[in-house]
Amino acid sequence: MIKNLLIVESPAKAKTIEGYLGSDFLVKSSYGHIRDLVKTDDAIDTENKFKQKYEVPADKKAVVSELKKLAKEAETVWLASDEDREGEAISWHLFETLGLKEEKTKRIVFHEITKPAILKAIESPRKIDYNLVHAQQARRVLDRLVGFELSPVLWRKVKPSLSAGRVQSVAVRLIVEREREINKFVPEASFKIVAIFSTGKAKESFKAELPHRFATKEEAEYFLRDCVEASYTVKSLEKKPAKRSPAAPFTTSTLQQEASRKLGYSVARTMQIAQRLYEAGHITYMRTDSVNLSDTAIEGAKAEILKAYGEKYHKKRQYKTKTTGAQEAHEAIRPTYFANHTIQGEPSEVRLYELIWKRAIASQMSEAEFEKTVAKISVSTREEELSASGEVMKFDGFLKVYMESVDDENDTMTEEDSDNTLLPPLEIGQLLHLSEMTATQRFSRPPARYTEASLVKKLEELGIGRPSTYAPTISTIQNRGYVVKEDRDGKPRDYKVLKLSGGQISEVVKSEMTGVERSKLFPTDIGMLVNDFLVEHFKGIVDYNFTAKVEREFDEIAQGQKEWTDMLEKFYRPFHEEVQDTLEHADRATNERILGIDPQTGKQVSVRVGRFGPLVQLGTQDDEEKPKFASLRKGQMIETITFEEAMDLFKLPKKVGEFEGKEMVVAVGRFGPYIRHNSAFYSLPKGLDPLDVTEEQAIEIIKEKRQKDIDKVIRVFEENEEARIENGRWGPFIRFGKQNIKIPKGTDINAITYADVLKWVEEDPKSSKAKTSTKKTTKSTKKS
DNA sequence: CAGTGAGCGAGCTTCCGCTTGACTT
Repeated sequence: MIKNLLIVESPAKAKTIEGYLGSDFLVKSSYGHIRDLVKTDDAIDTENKFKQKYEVPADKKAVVSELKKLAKEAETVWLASDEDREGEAISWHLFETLGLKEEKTKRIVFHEITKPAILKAIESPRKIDYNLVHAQQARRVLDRLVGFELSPVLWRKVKPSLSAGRVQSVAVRLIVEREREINKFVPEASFKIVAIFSTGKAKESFKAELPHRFATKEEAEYFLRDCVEASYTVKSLEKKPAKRSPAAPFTTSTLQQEASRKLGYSVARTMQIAQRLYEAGHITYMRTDSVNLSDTAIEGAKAEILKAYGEKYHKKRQYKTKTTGAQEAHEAIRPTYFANHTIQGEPSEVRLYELIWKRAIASQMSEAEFEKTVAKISVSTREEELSASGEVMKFDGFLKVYMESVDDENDTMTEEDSDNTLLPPLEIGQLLHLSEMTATQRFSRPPARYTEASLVKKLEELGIGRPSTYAPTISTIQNRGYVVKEDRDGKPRDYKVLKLSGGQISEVVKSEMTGVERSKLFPTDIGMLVNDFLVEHFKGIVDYNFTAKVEREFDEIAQGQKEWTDMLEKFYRPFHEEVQDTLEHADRATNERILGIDPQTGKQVSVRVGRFGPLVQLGTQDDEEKPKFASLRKGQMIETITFEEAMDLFKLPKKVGEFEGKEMVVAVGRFGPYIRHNSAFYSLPKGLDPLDVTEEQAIEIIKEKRQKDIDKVIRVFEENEEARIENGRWGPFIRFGKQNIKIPKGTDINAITYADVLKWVEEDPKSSKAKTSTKKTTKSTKKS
């Protein structure tokens, strides 16, 4: 017989709390929500006050039956899920599903997992807040209605298996619109003037810049000409102190951003590592929108700062969450024990922990102090003044442990930062000697493409999505094929540099790379197509302010100022009508573009999205002859492909010549361009255009591949030619016919016998499952 | 691994948020 059963959401939390409470308490976890709407279309009765039909999903059955049994035995059940909308709903679902009685059920909340906080919470229990529950139901029902009514419209009008939703569709829209901004961006060139001066003393040289740029090369050149005979004087000197403050401790979103910038982790990876740190007790909960630190944390950080750095490095700070719609059920992400500067674990865990530790510690440290010096330098022959600035750190403060990064909005710039450098001692009126002056052509840059993390940041700013859904949302839009995360090679671009040196002006043309991208999010043709369709027919749903608008209403429901079913009625009636109307009247969406007429055949050339993706088509269905089709290449898009590029696609597959009496054909497949020869495939090296491949090059590629295949074979077994040891990407492995088998760790490669191979083949898990898995794949290919 | 692109139309797909494993690559 248990006296008290206390239920929280997370098992790690349960374990901690159990230690704080006496033996009268049994602490268990619900593992999040225990019920959800049924998956079928009858989940919500829209004609009857949006009555919901819930079920316990299969993977939650065990938890629920255990909790049910324990609840029956307990004298009192304490529902201690989080204090936000979702947490209140979890308590309500537990109450309903476990069949709890009101008189023996108590609802409590706490904001930090400490003994006093929990004891205090137990002293002041309350009842389930039904206003908050209703707000959650409104949220849940709205999301289901939007998702499950919009998605089928896409199946009918675009392609099966697609999806749309309040959060994901806006995420895609952001990426599509950013791509279009980039596409239409025209870089503007200007000339930037940089001068290097010396004071006359050895080694005392520094850099100065003209604050504005010249629009044309001629203007820049005039300026340099005027400077040939000019003298330069320090006109003014200004020194002013500057301060920099530390950033707030991490939330889910800022952790994802910093881990992406500093460690290069994807948002999913960051969350997986953080989860392990949390479960090991190293950090507080990792899904939070709060920057708040508990009193114990603030004390803990203080103690550590005093011990490690001394009193002048400490400054107590309380942070306020500014994010709209933040629910603040948890603390900021911080180390559980500030005394642990690092931990034992995998390298990725250590690195993420140290990042979290530094950020949290820095947030309780003093400002860094600088002295900034700005010198204005007059040019005797011109009105304009050059400006030189230097910065000296007077006190490092929080920078001793942590420096926040900013998103790299860069494109081509490799300029050194003129700040953070020292100026030599200067005096007003001092004459300077010009060593060199350059006018460098620079180009304005288009808006930056989103990374996973910068997209999360943007979504958070718009109040769209929650800490627990950022990573899954990013995955969803990639899995649906709306967005791809890719690297792109840049293109070289020339720029001019004029240089004044030794009284002479010279001009050189240099080259830089532009448009290089690493791990950026690009929309696909399908992503653009679906977005355009949704924007055209469901403007209200994909509006950037839609979530903010309904969130305000959810808040009103939570405050008891609004009836939740009224809110849903007002939303759903017109929405459902739009859905019906679109199903009935909208055309099938293909984003077709007519590119022109092929002068040779007189047939129409068009691009559109087809059953297997984007394609270019020569001719129409009305023509006598069947139209010709070709798939677009990677990196080509319906929106931007030109007539010439489209026509090139029809030139493949193409014969390139003969080798060993068999013909060689170059073509482009799912995995890029290849050569087919004697029914074998040879991939083309990166950067080689399939249209340019010559017979000699093709033969060379085939020979190279054959040699590589020979080189990678370490051993062929005498007993069976099909059994061999080969060198693979991850070291040696056994190839047995078409099957690849791992070599057990620590095996001496030279000592492997054919009997060993047969034994491992037998043990290989794929051997037994081979039949079922091949069945599955053939089935799925038929489907698609 | 590397073709495809008409229509017939069974039966399937799909949302967001709260939590962890149990799986395979």
